[in-house]
Amino acid sequence: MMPRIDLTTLDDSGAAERHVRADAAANRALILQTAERLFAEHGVAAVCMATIAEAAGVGKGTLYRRFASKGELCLALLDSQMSTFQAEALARFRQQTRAGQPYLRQLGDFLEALVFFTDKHAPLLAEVQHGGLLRTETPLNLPHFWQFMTVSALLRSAARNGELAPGLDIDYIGEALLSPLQIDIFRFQRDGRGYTLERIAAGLRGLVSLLGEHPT
Amino acid sequence: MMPRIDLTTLDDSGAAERHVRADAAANRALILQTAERLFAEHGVAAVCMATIAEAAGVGKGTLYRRFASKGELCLALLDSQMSTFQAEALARFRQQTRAGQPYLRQLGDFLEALVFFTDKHAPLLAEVQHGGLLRTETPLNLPHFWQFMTVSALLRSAARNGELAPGLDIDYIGEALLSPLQIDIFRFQRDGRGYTLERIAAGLRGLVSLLGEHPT
DNA sequence: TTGACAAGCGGACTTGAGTCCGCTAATATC
DNA sequence: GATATTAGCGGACTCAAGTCCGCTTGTCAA
Repeated sequence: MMPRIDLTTLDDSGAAERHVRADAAANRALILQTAERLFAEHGVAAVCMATIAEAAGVGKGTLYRRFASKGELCLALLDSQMSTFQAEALARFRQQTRAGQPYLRQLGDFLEALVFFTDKHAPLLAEVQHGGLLRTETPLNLPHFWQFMTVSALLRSAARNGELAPGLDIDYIGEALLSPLQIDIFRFQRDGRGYTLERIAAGLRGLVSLLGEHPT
Repeated sequence: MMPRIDLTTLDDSGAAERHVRADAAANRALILQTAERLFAEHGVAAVCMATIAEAAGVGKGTLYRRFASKGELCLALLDSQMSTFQAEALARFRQQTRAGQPYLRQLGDFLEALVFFTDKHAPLLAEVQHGGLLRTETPLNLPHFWQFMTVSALLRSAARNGELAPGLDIDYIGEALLSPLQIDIFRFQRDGRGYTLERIAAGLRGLVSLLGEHPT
């Protein structure tokens, strides 16, 4: 029911992984380490690509050969955390389904978890998303992609299970529920409006619960 | 009930409008005309500030003195259209309220109109929003500001009128309903997903109508 | 081992946003 | 009408993202 999305596989753009030259792999790891350190020291936004290259002792061209943009570099740094998050979410789904939890409840929980994930990784996510939600060919929208797949799968399960009000555009609703988690909007709500994470999560849960309420 | 938001006044940052030097005003108009022409010819994204300055026959410094960023320039170009849109929306609200239309219906209509407005002015809105939803001090988030004021006023009216399900976080819902109209998300839905404007509008209407449905 | 060649590499270069600061000139006062 | 004051002006400059291209080197096949 829930498609397992292997981020790593998708990231390597599918099939033919030829010979990865040792120096290339070493540079990749070196760059990631260096970037992580610099980001931790000065903040993601304040560190420019040239600085990373210099600190890693490689040329700018090399840096850009490994990572086509700052967004891709940040995505690579997020990769393992995303996989973990995804695995935990899937495990929770299985357990909750076994326990007979409604799918809408699972969706609410997932969105809440996503709120905290988004908050925790906001700076990296900002770079990833500014690189482009559009540009569907780059891996940059992978986070949104799997979030959407998850949400819409849950919605479809809920519909199949008779939990949903009739006549809803499930795909649209999936996108709409995720919209407030787009980083610019999320940050605006968090920093500009001062909403707490709890309030944001509760708001999303509220919307989800409306999906289950049938017309009187 | 509906706060009238005067964009122009807000734009001029309030009170003391000293002497506007004639050359400054002339340059402002000249720049706006020039930008409008270049944008029409080559597209907003493809025209850079230096080109606008050169085409207008002014220095880059002058351009930036009139408009602190490309976003502000684009906002200025949108100004009259936004005022018109706003005035029409208010007129429609008055008429609909007189005709006894529920406020939630008015909200649906407003969001639908906003979908078409967003589509029509997507390129300019993109520049405005990339300039910053955050940075609450700049006028750049004026569009979002008045959209939010309008939506939340309608929601409050609906609540006062007993049209709303109980226990909703009205402010949060206002933001959430507007989120899918943030330009990056809107474009992704329109261009990436291929949703028609009608589908987007219908999706938003669907969400709005859920707000009115009470638990069984 | 060697040699061909694709992959990898580095850094100069381009592009565009936005800043700075010394010169100029519109306005208000005398 | 002269002059001081202060906004306005222009374009050189900075900063960061991302591109280009000629040199280098790891890898495979002979």
